[in-house]
Amino acid sequence: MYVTLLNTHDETDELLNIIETPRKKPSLGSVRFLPAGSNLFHEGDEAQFIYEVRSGVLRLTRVLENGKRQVIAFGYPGDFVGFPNGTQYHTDCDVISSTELIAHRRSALDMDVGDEATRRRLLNAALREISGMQDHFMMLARKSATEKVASFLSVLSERVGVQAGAARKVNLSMRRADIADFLGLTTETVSRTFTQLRKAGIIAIETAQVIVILDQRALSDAAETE
Amino acid sequence: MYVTLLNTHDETDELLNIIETPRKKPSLGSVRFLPAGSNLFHEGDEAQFIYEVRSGVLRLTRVLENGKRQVIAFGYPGDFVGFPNGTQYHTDCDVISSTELIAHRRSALDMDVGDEATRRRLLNAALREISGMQDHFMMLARKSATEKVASFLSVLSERVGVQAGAARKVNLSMRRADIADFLGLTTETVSRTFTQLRKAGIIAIETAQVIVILDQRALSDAAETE
DNA sequence: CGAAAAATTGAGAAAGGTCAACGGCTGTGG
DNA sequence: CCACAGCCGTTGACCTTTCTCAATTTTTCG
Repeated sequence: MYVTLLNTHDETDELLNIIETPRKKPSLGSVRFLPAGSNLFHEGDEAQFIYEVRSGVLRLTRVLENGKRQVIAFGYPGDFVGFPNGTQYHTDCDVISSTELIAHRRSALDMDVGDEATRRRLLNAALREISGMQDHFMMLARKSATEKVASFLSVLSERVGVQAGAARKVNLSMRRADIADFLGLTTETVSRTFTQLRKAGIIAIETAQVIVILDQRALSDAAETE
Repeated sequence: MYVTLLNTHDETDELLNIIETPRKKPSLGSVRFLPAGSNLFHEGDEAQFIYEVRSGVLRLTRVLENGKRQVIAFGYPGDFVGFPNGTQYHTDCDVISSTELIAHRRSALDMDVGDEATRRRLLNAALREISGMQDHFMMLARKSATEKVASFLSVLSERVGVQAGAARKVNLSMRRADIADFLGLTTETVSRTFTQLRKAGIIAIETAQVIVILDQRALSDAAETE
């Protein structure tokens, strides 16, 4: 399994969640709703909150001086976004599809104020993020275009795909350009690779955003060195 | 400034260090010495310690099923290595040049035991690592071979270079293959790029490991989009 | 000193990028 | 309700960069 998009929440989280909720002050930050296309924060903004995604999709990006853009990660339900560097955010964060978020105060992470369970959850999410980013390194540096796209679809299928008979349906939400900037490719190459996987009978393209994975096995084979 | 090799320690660290040392139990983990070529830990090992590099150079690597290797980071003095995912390390860590380390118990990070200052230092190091890895993404995905190598030398020059008249001397310690696996290139391309920078009069190659940076300005120009 | 490993260099091949054209879907305004 | 503008995605032709394979030189180390 490759391409950690962000932190896949694990059982520990669930457990802590259950334990946490019935306790005194839940100290769960406030809930927020944001529409597609809106911005959650910009690089350099004072990092007041760390957000936990409940629904929708977020996109974390950084921009190089020369204008080239890198999508650092996508934030899906269960992910945390907005870990600060010092007191500032170090990416932009935009809403790809309308989202429900829980805003945790940054201080919940680096102070002993607030409840211990939340602090642990945030810390573990940060550590998982480090691990996930390392997987992403392998992808960016050592995989071919086909392997990258297949890995991407494979992970997305597992995380947000819904079963549709023998196949699995995935709503990508984001555009080709976002996928390209995430995988370190061009939109043209992403598009060509989708076509190639379609012609191989591995996927079907229902709409540009909705991909049907016909042969999961073949897809994950293509994700590894082929 | 690009290519964070790992966490560049900032003033806050220094401050905390000073504050911390004279306090009751310093709770500084034990000091360890390891020779070049030795192994500190393997991927999957139980993560008992987080190490703080005092001297020498470490190399963090992961291996893909197909045998391809990715160097995740190099650990130079001031860096922290060994942040766990759950209870395990998620990379191999080898000693490139003999090193002095401080071993902090993992519990110093995720428990409230131990002193607060150490916990904060470790947490901040973890957050800086996330930020630094994001820079590395840009490098792997969006830079040409020349830009990668120039960025790499530029950062190394700042962090571990020593002034030598108008020039700056950098001891790389690691081999071309390590640099290649860090930058997502082949050893041949790294070698060719060194030659190209040498012929341009930007660097001199004293030995394969010792690089003299003759024109820092030209080097950092080459590191950005040229 | 000699063997083995590492680094360099060259020639050819392949992958992906660039530039350009085209098709299709969407939303808006007449 | 239709027409059209504009964005997005797809496809093609060509080009650049980097990889691959191979040969050679240099360094390291026993």
